Amino acid sequence: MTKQNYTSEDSIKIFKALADPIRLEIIKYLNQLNHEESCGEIGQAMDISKTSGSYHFKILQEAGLITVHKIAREKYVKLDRPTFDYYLTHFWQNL
Amino acid sequence: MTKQNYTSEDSIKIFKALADPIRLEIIKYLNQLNHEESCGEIGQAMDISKTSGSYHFKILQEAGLITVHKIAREKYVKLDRPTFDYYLTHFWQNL
DNA sequence: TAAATAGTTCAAATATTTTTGAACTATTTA
DNA sequence: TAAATAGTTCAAAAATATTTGAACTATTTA
Repeated sequence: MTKQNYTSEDSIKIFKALADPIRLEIIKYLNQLNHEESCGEIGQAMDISKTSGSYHFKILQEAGLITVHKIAREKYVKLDRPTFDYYLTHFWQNL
Repeated sequence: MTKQNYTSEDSIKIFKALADPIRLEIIKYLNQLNHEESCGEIGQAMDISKTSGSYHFKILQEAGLITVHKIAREKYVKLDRPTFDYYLTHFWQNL
């Protein structure tokens, strides 16, 4: 279930998460995908180090923009579409 | 006329502009206003220095989130609602 | 014309974000 | 069990963003 009633702090966390070229690339990449993909695969597609990937995925997750699903030693990641949908339709209410 | 076809760089500029507590306060303040107000008045309402105001208004304007209208020595500012409307309805296309 | 007001610009100081590489944990494969 | 793989954590370095105050321009008011 998607979170309702965001605070301004939540909003800022979301905007900060979106306000970086690597993270926006990740978002765009995940958007045109319709399955889960591992952090490693995505990191390779973005051509970033695994440390950098780890950092950026954490920020995206903490903003609620992706969901993460660990299987054994791999972490699979996909867009949290309900967050985007909710946020885009309740933008002014949530600021 | 509102800009169509944003690049990823434009998007990042917009997200960065929104990703700051003072600027988000300004946006919220302007949103519940329906007339133009001067930078000075807004700055006072936000309790920030005029230098800081000048800096933040510039970032908001360069992101296309506000429009500015100079009368004599004062600058009047209001939300650029078409930008918000367009962006919120074309979010995925514009990333 | 002098003083006051609205806002800008600049450079320095401060704060925050991002990158980097090495060392680490947990899991899988040989 | 040893080696390899996926990802995390940490602290230092580098890059960016924000704040500050002083000096500035342009306009208005006394």
